[in-house]
Amino acid sequence: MANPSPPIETIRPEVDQIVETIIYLYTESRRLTKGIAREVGLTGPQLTVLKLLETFQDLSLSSLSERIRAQNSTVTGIIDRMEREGLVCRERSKSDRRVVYIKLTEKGAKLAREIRVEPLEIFRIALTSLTQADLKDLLRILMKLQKRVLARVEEEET
Amino acid sequence: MANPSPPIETIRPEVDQIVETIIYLYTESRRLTKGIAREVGLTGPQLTVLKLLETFQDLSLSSLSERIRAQNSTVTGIIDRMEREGLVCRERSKSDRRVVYIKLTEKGAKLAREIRVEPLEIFRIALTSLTQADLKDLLRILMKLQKRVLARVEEEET
DNA sequence: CCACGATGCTTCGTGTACGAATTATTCGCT
DNA sequence: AGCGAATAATTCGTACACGAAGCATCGTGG
Repeated sequence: MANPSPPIETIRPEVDQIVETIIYLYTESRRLTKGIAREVGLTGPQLTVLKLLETFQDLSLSSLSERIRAQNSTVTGIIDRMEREGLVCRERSKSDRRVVYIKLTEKGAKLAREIRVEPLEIFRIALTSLTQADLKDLLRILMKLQKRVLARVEEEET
Repeated sequence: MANPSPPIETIRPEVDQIVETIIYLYTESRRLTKGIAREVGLTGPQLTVLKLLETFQDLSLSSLSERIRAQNSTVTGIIDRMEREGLVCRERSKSDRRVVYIKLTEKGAKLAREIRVEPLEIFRIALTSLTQADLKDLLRILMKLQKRVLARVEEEET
């Protein structure tokens, strides 16, 4: 690995700009998802859940929270509100009565079919407009970055 | 621009993984910031505000919300709680009585000095460990991506 | 078989986060 | 001067989002 760490002052602007850009991309794509959701009377997270349930038929609350990277307590609230709107229903597992499965109701399934756009779709469309080479490079570098961060996180947890 | 858009199915996995990774990097670095903040009895956003005010001495509420990419109403709440804790104070501008400047109190300034780590620091450290070439490539591709998203956003607003 | 730790979900308290409505002030225009 | 649009901040209602505590259920070791 040649020239791994140049003095930090010289690359500070680049680093800051990269951080800025990633934050922009993340927040903007969330904002756009929210906009799509609003058109059908949903919130961002609710749209995400709806589309997930359309794909997987049913999911336990835990696996749902894992997929959307949120705590169980957060997802409980989201499901509460969606249940109130009649979009999903809870169903206790028969094999393990601690587990609750979340399913789409007819109304929920119908709504899910009406929405053509996936969450984060804009992000994905922008990505597919890159060249193959750029895509490969981007993925490679990001994975490298993720590895560094992961290492630091595990170090933290010691 | 050679080979700009290969069929979407072939690159779907790469695209999804890139999205996943960016989301991971964003959420993880926020989580880590939050952890640092907790150690001194602050929340993530409060730490960000504290460090910003340490750098700029004082900022109007609007410019503060612009910098942390949040709505005025959100920042009003954050400042309310920080004021309650005696970390900052509000001061009406004399030239324009609509404007409120936020300043650190003695207590706030002292706390800011005690915290060595910047928000998103881990992110930055990981970035500086990349090679110069990787950094340059990453920035170039991300900027391209941002341009595409921006175009789409402006198109939306028509 | 049964005590006990682990697991799955909910509840509660607090802190963002947003958008719409409100208030106070400023600025442009006539 | 003075009316009306624009701007700065706040208030309000709703929805995440998290962590700690609580409750029910499961699984295992003794």
